[in-house]
Amino acid sequence: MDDESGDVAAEIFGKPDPIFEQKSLVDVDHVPQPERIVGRDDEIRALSMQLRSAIDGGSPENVVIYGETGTGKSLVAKHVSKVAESMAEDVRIGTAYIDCSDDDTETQAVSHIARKLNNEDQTGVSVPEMGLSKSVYYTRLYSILDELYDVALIILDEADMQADDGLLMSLSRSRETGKTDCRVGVIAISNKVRWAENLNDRVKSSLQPRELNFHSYDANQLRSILEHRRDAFRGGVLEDGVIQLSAALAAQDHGDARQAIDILRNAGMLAQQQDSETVTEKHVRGARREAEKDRFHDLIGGLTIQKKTTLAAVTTLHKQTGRDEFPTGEIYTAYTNLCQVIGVEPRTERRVRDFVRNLAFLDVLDARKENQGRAGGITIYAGLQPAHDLEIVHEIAMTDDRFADVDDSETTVSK
DNA sequence: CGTCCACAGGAAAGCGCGGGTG
DNA sequence: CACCCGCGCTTTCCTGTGGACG
Repeated sequence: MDDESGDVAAEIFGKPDPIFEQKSLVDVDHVPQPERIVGRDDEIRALSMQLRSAIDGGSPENVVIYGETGTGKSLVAKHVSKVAESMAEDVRIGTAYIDCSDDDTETQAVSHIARKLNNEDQTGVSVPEMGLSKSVYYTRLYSILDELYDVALIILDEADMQADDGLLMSLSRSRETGKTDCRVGVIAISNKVRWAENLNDRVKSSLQPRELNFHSYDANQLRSILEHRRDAFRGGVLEDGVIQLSAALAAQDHGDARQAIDILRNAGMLAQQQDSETVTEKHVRGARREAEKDRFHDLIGGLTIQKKTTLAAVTTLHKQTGRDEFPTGEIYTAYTNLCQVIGVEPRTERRVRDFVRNLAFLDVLDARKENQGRAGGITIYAGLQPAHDLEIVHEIAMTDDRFADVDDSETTVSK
């Protein structure tokens, strides 16, 4: 049997991929060629206008871009800044892209930006990943800017994930406070419309951002986005209507291009697994669920075990009681029970309240405050956002080795 | 209509980490 | 090398909140 399986493996590796011709075209992180950016001409034009003066050595405007996920915000920002960088002739333009959901504290973000812009051979400045104080990172960043660049474009993706506004404050005021001669332009990207409005007034006055709203893609635009990636597949493999259906399903949900591409890719992989020669509409429908899983995996897969356990507590309560929201007290008992089962030291109730708020901020949970009056006090009721599939979220929340042995029907979670 | 309950969430202090510095 | 420092996470403590109860 052993040698047989060796043959099977060799057989699969040796055969050309029957479905995909150039799979990277439908990879999540694939950055399309400029001519393949579809339906965002207005947005590209608008952003370019704001950054126009940069290539003459003037000050670029600060920009806040907001719009739903998968509407091409990061894509357009990266594209335009890259073009600006290459078009500038007498001006040294540096661009740094950071994802604030990875670097969610000010220090991490500054350190990352400094490292992106640095060239140690030229500056002689070293930027360690951690261990320095915030102010030292800023000092080093400013000397790098002075040394190497006339203009710096700093793209802060998921800018709302930054814990506070310190980073925006410092960057936007760096020139007026004389920290650097480099002209710093900030492009802050957020998928929360409220975030831009809630930016505190101090930040707003020094940032004075131009606001750019990216609207969702409609089904036609999604369709042409997918058409542009048809080459990922071998000729004739996609049945008629597959692209149209993928686009339609994604448009129904959020008008999210990433989701549309995910659906198409997963449909291909599904067809592959089933040894099918073509990708059918049936594969597409099956892929939608997988795409949804991927989305949640990105969203919550990287959370700490504590936050995952909190979420798992909520989903387990959902499954066992059938109700759709729960007071924090109930969530906390469920959480501590779950902690016990998986052998994790439970945090205090105060801390778990923070976890719940955090999950609500990520749009995974809905949270609602209610005053129960004399005997009840104020309580937060939290439940899964109705748009989300309970089974999927539950499954992803429990993706950690420590949950491996947990059988949710047997784990008593409520009193 | 004032009281009062019980939880929300801000403030501050403690702790461990992983670097830098002399 | 020993020592120090700031950060991020957590706990502890405590004030604020607002509708039901009497």
